[in-house]
Amino acid sequence: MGRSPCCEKAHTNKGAWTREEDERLIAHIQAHGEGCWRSLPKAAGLLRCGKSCRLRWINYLRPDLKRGNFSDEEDELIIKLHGLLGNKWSLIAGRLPGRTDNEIKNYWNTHIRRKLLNRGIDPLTHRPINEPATNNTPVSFSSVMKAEEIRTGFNPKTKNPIVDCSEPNLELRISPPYQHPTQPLENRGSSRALCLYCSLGFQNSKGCICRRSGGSSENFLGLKNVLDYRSL
DNA sequence: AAGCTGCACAACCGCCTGTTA
DNA sequence: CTAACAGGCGGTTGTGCAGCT
Repeated sequence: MGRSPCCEKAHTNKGAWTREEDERLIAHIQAHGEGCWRSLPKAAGLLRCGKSCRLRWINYLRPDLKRGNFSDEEDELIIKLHGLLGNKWSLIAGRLPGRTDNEIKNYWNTHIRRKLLNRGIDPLTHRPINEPATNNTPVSFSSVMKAEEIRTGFNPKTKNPIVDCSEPNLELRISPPYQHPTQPLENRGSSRALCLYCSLGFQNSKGCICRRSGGSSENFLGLKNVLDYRSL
């Protein structure tokens, strides 16, 4: 049994949005809020597919969007997040306020890919292009896990459980948060950990919350919900 | 000036997932 | 439990524009 189409395609406009369509969509969302995209076009008087309205709003019309060039810090953050997450553009976008997954995906494909290639780095693996093929595997946290950690599911030194949030095509494993080497040993087993910015090497970033809140591993990379889900 | 090429980005398509009846 | 549905996501395509020949 096939799925029904998301909307009646025979009577919908396609292609670039007009100013009038934008204004209708904005006015409707301002009046009624987001949600129920399927019925929105009819309610707003638009001859558009609900999906198209959602995309237009999220990627272009939303008032909190930060338009304009990406900063160098944003560039580096995208590169580091891509190294960790792969093509999970929505997760990456979640770490860049005001940027959309579509915008980041386009920016990656047009700018950053070339930037990495110019640096001699493979944009897929984040490894040097001339590195031997045998080592040409995606970056994965599992690569730094010791055999005993993998076998027992616990870090033999800290006795902390190894939290595994890998997904079929993500190859991402999260081990207990990195502890500052200077931190007293007796404190290392606590929940205090580096924030995302420090984890990615932006210790001096204004976004760093380590010093403000003491940090927490609870929402590392914004994956708290994923971890909670996996632990069920 | 005309044609060609490459770039940037908006938009579409098809699939997947979570929710609901 | 299952099917239908709505929303979300990533890959891909289409289009406008600038630069070059």
